[in-house]
Amino acid sequence: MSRYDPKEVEPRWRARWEQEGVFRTRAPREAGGKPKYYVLEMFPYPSGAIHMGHARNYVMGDVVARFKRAKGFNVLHPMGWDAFGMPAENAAIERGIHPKGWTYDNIAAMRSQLKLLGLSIDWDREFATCDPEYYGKQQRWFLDLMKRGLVYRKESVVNWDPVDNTVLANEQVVDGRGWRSGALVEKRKLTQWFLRITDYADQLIDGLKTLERWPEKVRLMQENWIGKSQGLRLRWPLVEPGPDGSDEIEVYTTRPDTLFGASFIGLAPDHPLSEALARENPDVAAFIEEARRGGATEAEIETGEKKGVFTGLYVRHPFDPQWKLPVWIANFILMGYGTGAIFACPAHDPRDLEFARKYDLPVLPVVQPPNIDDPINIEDEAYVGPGTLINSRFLNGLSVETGLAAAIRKAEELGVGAASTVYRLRDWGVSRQRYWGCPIPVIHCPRCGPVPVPDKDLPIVLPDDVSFDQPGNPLARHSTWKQASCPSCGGAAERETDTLDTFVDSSWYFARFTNPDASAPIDRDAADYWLAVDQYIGGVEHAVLHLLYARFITRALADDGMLDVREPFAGLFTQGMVTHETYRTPDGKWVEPTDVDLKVSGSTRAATRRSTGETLVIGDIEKMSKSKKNVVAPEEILGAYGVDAGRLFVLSDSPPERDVQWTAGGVEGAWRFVNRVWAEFDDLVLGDDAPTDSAAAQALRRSTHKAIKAVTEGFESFRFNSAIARLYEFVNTIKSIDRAAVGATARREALSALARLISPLVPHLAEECWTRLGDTGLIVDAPWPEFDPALAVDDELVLPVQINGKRRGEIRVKPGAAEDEVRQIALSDEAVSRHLDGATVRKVIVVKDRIVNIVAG
RNA sequence: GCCGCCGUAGCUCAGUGGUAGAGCGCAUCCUUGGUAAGGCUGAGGUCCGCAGUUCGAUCCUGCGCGGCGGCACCA
Repeated sequence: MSRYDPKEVEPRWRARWEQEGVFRTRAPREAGGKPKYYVLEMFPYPSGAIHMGHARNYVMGDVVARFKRAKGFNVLHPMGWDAFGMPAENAAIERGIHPKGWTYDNIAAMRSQLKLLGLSIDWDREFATCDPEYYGKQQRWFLDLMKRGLVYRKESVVNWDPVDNTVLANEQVVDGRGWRSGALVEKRKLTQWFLRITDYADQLIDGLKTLERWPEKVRLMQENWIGKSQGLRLRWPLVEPGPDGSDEIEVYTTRPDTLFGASFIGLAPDHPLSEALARENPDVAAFIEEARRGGATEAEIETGEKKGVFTGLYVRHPFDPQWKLPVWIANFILMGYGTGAIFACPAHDPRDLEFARKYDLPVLPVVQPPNIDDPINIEDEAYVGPGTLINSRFLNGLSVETGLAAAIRKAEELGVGAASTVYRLRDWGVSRQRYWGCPIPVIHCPRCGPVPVPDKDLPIVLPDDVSFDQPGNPLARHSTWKQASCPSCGGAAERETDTLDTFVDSSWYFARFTNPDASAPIDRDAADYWLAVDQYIGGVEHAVLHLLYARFITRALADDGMLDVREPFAGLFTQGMVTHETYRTPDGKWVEPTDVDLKVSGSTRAATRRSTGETLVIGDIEKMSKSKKNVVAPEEILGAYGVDAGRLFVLSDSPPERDVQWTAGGVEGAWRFVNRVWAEFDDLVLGDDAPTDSAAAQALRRSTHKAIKAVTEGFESFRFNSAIARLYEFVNTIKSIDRAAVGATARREALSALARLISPLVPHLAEECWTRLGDTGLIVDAPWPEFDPALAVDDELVLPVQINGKRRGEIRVKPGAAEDEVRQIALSDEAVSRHLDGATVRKVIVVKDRIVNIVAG
């Protein structure tokens, strides 16, 4: 007997796997006809340390990879680093470390941490997005997309931090101030690079239908994000021309059926006509200025009151030139959606109603709700439901839907408008005024304009000699880097100093993994073989941006002939977070779990602080975060219980898509399981054989094959926790058998199956067990145990017998017993007849192999 | 406000139109030569509530209640 010592066992097997190169990916021709399987977890940002959330993510992927491998697939399971981005520059600013050194040091640290997890990754394919080899290839296809018109420059309004001299993303603006500098953020117009993702909007929606192995929730989120709506663009002639000379206002509406309920026209404060009016009307100028300040963030617009100002202008109704309506500027109208102008129908739109009541504008109902006899009366709630159109001239009597189509047809006949589709999705702004990113490979020539860098000059590599001692983009103030000659005319010119959004980097890495050494950005043969990714695994926080951008880039590259697939991820799984209870001192300071003693008595729990003896307040269960100090570092667990126990625990207590709560007790339970399994294999003596058709042997074989079935199904369907529950049961069965009666053959079958069933979860332990069974070779190369349905069948079943739906007894029958026979046995059962007590049996329902119900009375 | 998910043992969660389950925790006992432990046995349930469908509902349907997430002046 020896205690199981993960500190000795686990490194030994990892060394063996590495030495034999078992996780090296097999090229198609080496695969020997095996079907391919590509497992990928979202690659990490190299922050410097692996946390439990990473660990759970990568362990899930590893279970899938190892399981599929055992099932006979040729598996690709690579790893890399999403290595560009702001934290590296912040480290440079705060600590004077170069982003490059900081990033590669972090990668080295995290790589060795990941390797401790025993993952079946092909490390030969590793790359970081900040490798010039990688981003140089990215520049190549970026220029290809540019040639195809999918890349363009446009002036757009951005959040500008005047202290840091940089553009901020919306989420970096907190209460109208820059998250780092605290300076009031300005709206500034900048010329930026954009990718034409809106060209693919319809495809991206339609493609969602084909993604059957994606969570419904993610598909819905993407559909909402793209936000397709069908409506009408409609031109309203101005009675007097605007100050900019415009003679009409174009609005967008999805409710042309309510056109005869129109009350006024509304313009966004930043609509060109609004701005023109502001130049000559101080009231309008003041209002626009106020709206701009009050609406620095979209969050503020939400809570803000509806406000507006009358412009003095009037328009004519497109369906009735006699009908004049006032033009207002209103703070709730967005320039970025539709045409930046609306027609308001207060009776049937809550926003318009609030505005109309405030400024005493007409409210004319035009939809009569169904099943109501009294004429509709609008008080303080707009009616947005279905109904029949009224007060609407040629639309009267039509339903909302048919009226909608009729109004569009009429507008088109009159030549005043056209059916139009509008998306919430905007083109993807990819410019970042940052150093640590992929340089945009363009040269600005004063004579020729923006000119793509010729292929032979790629990659445009980031200069190393940059300084972070002043705010702004170090590339822009570098003494020599940006000087270039124009590829077109040869004259003096300047390089683009913006770099690409890091979401571009992560939009194609899965394709590069199929051959990371290819001279082209993507090796077409390798990509055709491996893509799409069969199983992609990552956090739901990427449900929209990353996953949508990757889908778009895949399609764009496919249209460029670089790829065959149009959807990169055939299967997607979004896993939950790792959480932990929080602890605070009475005066509210967070305390780390390692400094907490928990005492349980009955149903109450008390926490004390180990270092001081203070009584602590047990707080909520929250995502592990440094700020709440409820973090458990993977190394702590690995040191105490080994990798396998940790792997087992993060998958055992909760369905993988949900959060899992990290508890000391839970890990100890997993550790105990490891030991219970090991005890069965350690000093394994199988003893004398007994006939495999003995009752005891049959019973064990039945358990074995039921376990094979249940665990296999658990892994196939991502129910790792329930697979683990079945394994716990199976181990309990194995430990409770009478070894002499069962005999060596059946027991060996059970243990051999057990070792292989646990191998995706606890691979080190499984290898060690495999050795004790005396099997040759590694368990990672062993085939998955085969399920034999004949052996899983019970030889006798216990059927409950209900009388009027209440369980009153049970009978024993052979599986598949005939209905008549079962009825006889049930009716003659002593407990049943006692409960029937002479009542008339009206009906007997026999559900084969499940239950008998007697209706009596 | 709109959309989605969830509600089962003290905790974390499986599960099924037909006998309510697992792990942890808790209690009792055994072992003290697997001991930074191991084992036996056990208690514990309004399957969130109400109504409906059904021979039978934790499961299906509807209406509530509670929690979580996403989107949100998107015309």
